[in-house]
This record gives sequence, C-alpha cells and structure tokens, in this order.
Amino acid sequence: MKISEKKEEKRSRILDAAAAVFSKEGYHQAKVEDIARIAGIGKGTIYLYFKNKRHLYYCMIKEIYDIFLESIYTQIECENDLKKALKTITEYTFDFLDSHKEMANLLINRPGTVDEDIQAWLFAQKQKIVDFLAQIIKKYADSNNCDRDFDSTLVAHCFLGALAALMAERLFGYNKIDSAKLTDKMLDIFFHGIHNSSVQV
Amino acid sequence: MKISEKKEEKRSRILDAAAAVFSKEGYHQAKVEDIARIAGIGKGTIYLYFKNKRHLYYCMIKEIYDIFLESIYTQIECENDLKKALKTITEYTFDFLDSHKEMANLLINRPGTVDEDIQAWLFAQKQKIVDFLAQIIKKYADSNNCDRDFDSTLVAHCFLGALAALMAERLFGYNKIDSAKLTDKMLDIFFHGIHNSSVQV
Amino acid sequence: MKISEKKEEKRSRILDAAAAVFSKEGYHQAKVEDIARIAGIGKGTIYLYFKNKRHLYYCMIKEIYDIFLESIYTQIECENDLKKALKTITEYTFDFLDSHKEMANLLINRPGTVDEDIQAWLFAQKQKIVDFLAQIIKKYADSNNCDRDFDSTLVAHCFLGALAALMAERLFGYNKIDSAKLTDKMLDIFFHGIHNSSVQV
Amino acid sequence: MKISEKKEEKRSRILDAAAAVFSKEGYHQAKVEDIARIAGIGKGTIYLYFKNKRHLYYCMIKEIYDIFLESIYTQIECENDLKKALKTITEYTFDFLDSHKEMANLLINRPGTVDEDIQAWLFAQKQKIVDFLAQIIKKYADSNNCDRDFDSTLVAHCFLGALAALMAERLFGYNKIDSAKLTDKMLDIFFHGIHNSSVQV
DNA sequence: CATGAATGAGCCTTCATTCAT
DNA sequence: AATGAATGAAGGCTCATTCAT
Repeated sequence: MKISEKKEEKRSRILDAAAAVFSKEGYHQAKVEDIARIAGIGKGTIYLYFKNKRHLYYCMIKEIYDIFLESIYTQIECENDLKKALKTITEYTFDFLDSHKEMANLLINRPGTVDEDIQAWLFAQKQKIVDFLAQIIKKYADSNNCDRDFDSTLVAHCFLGALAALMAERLFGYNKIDSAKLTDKMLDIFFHGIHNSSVQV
Repeated sequence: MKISEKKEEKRSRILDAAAAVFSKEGYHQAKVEDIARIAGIGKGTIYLYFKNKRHLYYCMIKEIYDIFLESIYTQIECENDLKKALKTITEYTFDFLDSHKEMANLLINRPGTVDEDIQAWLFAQKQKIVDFLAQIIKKYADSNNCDRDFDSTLVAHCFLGALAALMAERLFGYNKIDSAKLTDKMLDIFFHGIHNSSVQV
Repeated sequence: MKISEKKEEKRSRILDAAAAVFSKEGYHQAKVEDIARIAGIGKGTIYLYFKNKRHLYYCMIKEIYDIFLESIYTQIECENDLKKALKTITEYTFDFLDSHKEMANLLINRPGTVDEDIQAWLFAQKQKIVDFLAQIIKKYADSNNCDRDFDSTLVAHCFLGALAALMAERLFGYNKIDSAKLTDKMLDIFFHGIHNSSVQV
Repeated sequence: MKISEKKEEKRSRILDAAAAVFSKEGYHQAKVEDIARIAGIGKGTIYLYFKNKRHLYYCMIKEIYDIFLESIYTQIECENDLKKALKTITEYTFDFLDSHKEMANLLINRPGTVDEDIQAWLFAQKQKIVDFLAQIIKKYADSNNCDRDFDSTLVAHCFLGALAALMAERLFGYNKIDSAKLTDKMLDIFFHGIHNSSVQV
C-alpha cells in the first residue's frame, strides 16, 4: 500500500512538474532535466515512470483532458436545460483554468506541437466534446419545437471557439474580465444574437 | 535596381519556403537546411538575408499577417453594414487559408510556440483585429439604436473564436464543409441566436 | 555452515547467470539488472558478493577457466602417449563447450573485451595451456628419438589454434560436424601432415 | 576533383582514427569524440561521412577486410603450388598485421562484438577464405593423386586457426618470433606432421 | 555574393552503483 | 541480509551557425 501510494505520489509530482515546464516552454524546448529539478528528483527517475519525454507529455496531457472532460460530462449529463448546461460548461472551464493557470498556455496555445499522433489524439478529444455538445443542442432544439433551423454541430463549434477565445483573452489579456458576467453575456449572445430584436419583429 | 529586385525575389523565395516548412513541422522541428533546399539555395545564404532562424520565423509570420490584415482592413474599412462586413471577413479568411493551405496549420495551431516575445507580438496582432471588429460592431449597434445591450469587444472575441474553430474544423476535420453555406449559417447564429424566436415573442 | 553454504549457493547462482548474460550480450552490453533477474535475486545483492560489474566478470571467467583447465590437467597429467593426450584434450574441449553451450560465444569470441588487465590475464592463462602442451609434445619427441625437428611450443600454438577454429566452426557454422570423426581427422593431420607420403618416400 | 579528393582524404582519416580507437578500446568503449579528436576534426563531422557509430565501425572493418582479402586473392589466384600458396598467405598476413599493428587487436580479438549482423558478416567473410583455401588444397590433393584421405575444408580451418594463433602470439606474446622461420616451421608441420617418419616406414 | 563543409553546444537516454528501508 | 528505487555521469547524435573558398 504504502509503496504504491508513494510511487503514485511521485508520478503525480512528475506530471505536475511536466505540466508546468511543458506549458511554459513548449514540448521541444522543455528539458527533461528541468522537469526533474522542479519535481525535486533526479533526471533518471523520470524514466522509471515514463518511457521517454514524448510518453511523459502524452500522459500529462491525457490526465488533464481526462480530469477536465470527465468532470464536464458528469456535470452536464443529466441536465436538460441547454442554457444551464452551457453555463455550467463555461463556468467550469473558467474555474478549471483558473486553478491550473500554469498549464493554461499549454492547453490554449501549444497542445498539438509534438507529432502527428498526438495532434490526432487531441483532435479526437475535441471532436468528442463537439459531438457531446451538439447532441445537447439538438435535444434542446427538438424539445422546444424550435422554428429556427440551425446545424447543432456548427453551433457547438462556434460556441467552443468563442469559449476558447474568451479563455485566451482572460488569461493573457491585459483587461481581466470577470468570469460571472462574461458567462452571462456570452450566453446571451448565443441565445439571442446581436440583432436588434425590436427591428426584427 | 536589378540587383535589389533579385535580392527581393530571393528573400521572398526564402520566406515562402520557411512558411511551408514551419507550417508542416513547427518552429523547433523545422530545419534551416530544409528551408534552404526548398528555396533552392544554399544553407548559408539564408543568413545573408535573416539574422537567424528566429528572425526568419518572425519575418515570415509578420509578412503573412501583414498581407492578411491589410487586405481585411481595406475591404472592410468603408463598409457600413455589419452583416456584410462580417461576411466579407469570413469569406476572405476562408479564401485566404484555402489559397495558403500549406500554412494553415501554422496559423491555426502553431503560431506562438517560439518564445514569449513572438507570442506577445501575435497577441498584439490579434488584439488589433479584435479592436477593429469591435469598433465596427459598436458603430452598428449605435446606428441601429439597438435595444440589445452587448459588449462589442466581447462579441468580437466570440466571433473570431468561432471563426477560428470553423477554420480548424474545415481544414483538419473529416467533413469538409462548404464555405458559402457555412458563412451564412454562422452569421445567422450570431445575428439571431439559437433561441426559439417564436417563443421569445 | 548452513549460512555459508547458502551464501556459496547464491554466489554460484549469480556466477551462472553472469555467464549466461555476458556470453549472450558481451561485457559492455550485459546489464547487471538482467543478471540479477536471471539469478532470481535483487540487483543490489550482487554488490554484496562482488565489488562491481568488472569484478563479477573476472570471477566468472576465472571460475570457468579454473574448472576447464584443472580438468584438462588432471586428465592429461600422467598420460604418456601424446596422441591419446591430444585426443583427450580435443574431446574434453568439445564436451565442455557442448555442455556449456550458453557460454561458448563468450569463450570463443568475446573473452578479452573488458580491459587490458583482463586481456593480459587471459593471455597468461592461454600461455599456461600452451606451455603444458608444449611440454607433453617435447617429452613425446624426446622419448621417440624423433628425427623430425620441430618447435614444440609452435606445435602447441598451432594445435590450439586449430582446435579453437574447429570449435568456432562447430558452434556457429552451418554444417554441424560430428565431434568424434573430427577429432580423428584433425589428429591425423597433425601427426602425418597433408603431404603425399607415397610420393615422399 | 579537388573537393571529392579532399572528402575522400578526410573520410580516410576518420577511418584510420576509428581503426585505432576501436582497436584499442573495443566497439562499446570507444567514444566517437575520441575518434574525432584523433582524426583532427569536430565530433559532428563524423556524422557527415557516416550515419552513426555502428556504420563507421562497419565501414572501417569492411575496408580492412577488403584490402586484406583482395590482396590475398590476387596473390594466390594463379598459384598452383599449394606450399607456395600457403607460404604467401602466411607471409602476407604477417606483413599486413605488422604494418597495421594498431588494428591487430581489433582483427584478432574484438571484431564481432558489436551486434549479430556484424558477427554474421564477419563469419561470412571467414567462410569465404576457408572455401577459397579449401579449394586450393583440394586441387593440390587431386593433382598429386594423393593417397592421404583428408577433408580439405577441415584442413583449411586448421590452417587458419593455427595462423591466427601464431599471429596472436607474435603480436601479444613476450617472445617475438621471427616471421620467416615461423612460416617455414609451420608449413612443415602441416605438410609432414609431427609423427616420426622413420618410425612410420 | 553564394555556398556547404565543418563545428560543438546541447539534450535525451542508459545503466552501474548506492543506500534507505 | 536483501532489496530495488533513485541517482547522475557519460555518450551518441542533431542542427543552428560560421567561414573558407
């Protein structure tokens, strides 16, 4: 028990250090030695837990995605109200990056720069989220007898794109935006558009 | 004249080759030698035109952005109709990446992976587009006496984020989407939202 | 007693494992960890019995040579007939390598690849065999009033060289040669040469 | 012309340095950096001429074998007298190793310790020599209506084994033997054996 | 001007050895 | 006594950059 716990704890420390370094430097410039130093261990130790640098990167990014996605899924799963669902996703995303600031750069700007396999894997992950979201949107449209004719997958893409853009702005931008208000405003745009409704009628 | 023209032409060839290689491989994996070979010149010659690899990258990406942005600006500048403006931007972006497919990967996925300075520069470029767009949106809202209260900068971010997401999907996704329809659908979402308008009334 | 017996048994297991691994991989490519695994013990334990990898190698190869040489000596010691003595040596060598196939590669191809000290030690061991053999040959020549004038040390070298070559061929060659016939043929060559004796007369 | 000559000259310098270092240290302990230093060039330069350390080793040992074997073949090819042929081989071998002392250790003790491919290649080379020699011996036996019944391949193996043993002794032994006498004595043993011919009659 | 052969700093990875348990 | 997790020195190889031609 104790030993496997210790190993798990050390593996976790390495993954944290890896996230920090990879996020700051990008995959290719990150040095295994730096990761080791930040994890407080020897260089060789990393290779007891991960086959090589690439494997370490993959495990790290997979862990982050797993945590993030699983959490999103469970929170949304049984939610029938689209607005609430999107709000939850948005808020959770903000929170997640706020509490993992050190890897924000990685997630937003640098994820797929290792090789084609990892790029493909990331693409597949993203596809899953899009599909999941599109399905919720579709359900919403159907259940509301919605007279508007929109492609739910397209909407999902737009929504996630907008979300990513706002994340980047919030994280790297000079004007820090309050996340609560941001969420509401963004959802308002998506639900009602920017068109002057009074004119529309 | 002739000499400086020749020089300019060679410089241009190097930049094209750099765009192709950096886009395919990413900054750190791209080899100066490959760029030289594709440009049809000797390896050392690159260093007669650019201080080093980093500088070459910067010049290349700057050139692309300059071309792209200038084109956008001039096309939109005197456009008063927001919908038309956004449509133009969207269509031009699609066309641009279609005709520069070899650097699409670079522009969408890999731009800021060199160092913090370049990341900051890119961020500033993006900021300019956002500001420009926000200004147009603001003008539209004001001139229409719009009763809806939205943050034009926020809308600009969302719009560009969505645009980027659709670009990525169109470029790397399995289902190639027709760009004309895509544009219309996307703008429809942004203008009227996804809410059931019949219910809304 | 019991403890020292146990220790001896473990030491022996390590030496056997070392012989197997060193023979298969060669000194530098052999991994201490593999030896430990094959010996069924922990990696650190090896260092309780041997100072380091080099020492382990030395002890192992010394043990093999000791067993081999002692056996040869005792079998030949009181043999007065040279032909019988050479036959015994040849047959015993074949048998020894047949029953230690796993270290044949080591003994034939890889022994002295560690450092100069070990190479010198091996050279000295070989010298002993040569001297021993030369002495027997000398005795034979003297006692037979042999009219042929040959350098017994030279003959010893030639005989052992030929023996080694045949061992290598038998072990790694495609045509497995029957050892009994081989011995007779080889001794025949050494005793009577390849010259046409009928012509000679 | 000039350039390719210079390249050839440098390649040759690298191969010489490689022979010296590999011979002294063995493949695995030899450092590429040492080879470069001895060749008087930078470490990276070696990789302009050879794919990697293994390839360098292979090219070096192949070159040595090619030079050696080709020379032997051409000298022996049209020789009908077996004794002269064997004498030529023996003398040439002595001369070759005398003039390439620095790689003697490599050729005698360490050649096949890199990997199985190279070991197999070396084995094949040796096989060629054996076959070549066996063929000459066979021709000799046939043409002389030799009444002695010996396996020419076996004789070839024995001869080469004895030759190798004498080479090793001459190179590493304390008593330097004069090569001219050595050759005669050795051939005498092979042709007439050590048996007392007066007794034989 | 243009070149590409040469360089060597830099980094990933291995593995003999140690030492806390 | 025995272990095996941890270490870090060492070495193969790459590639941006230089400079002699």
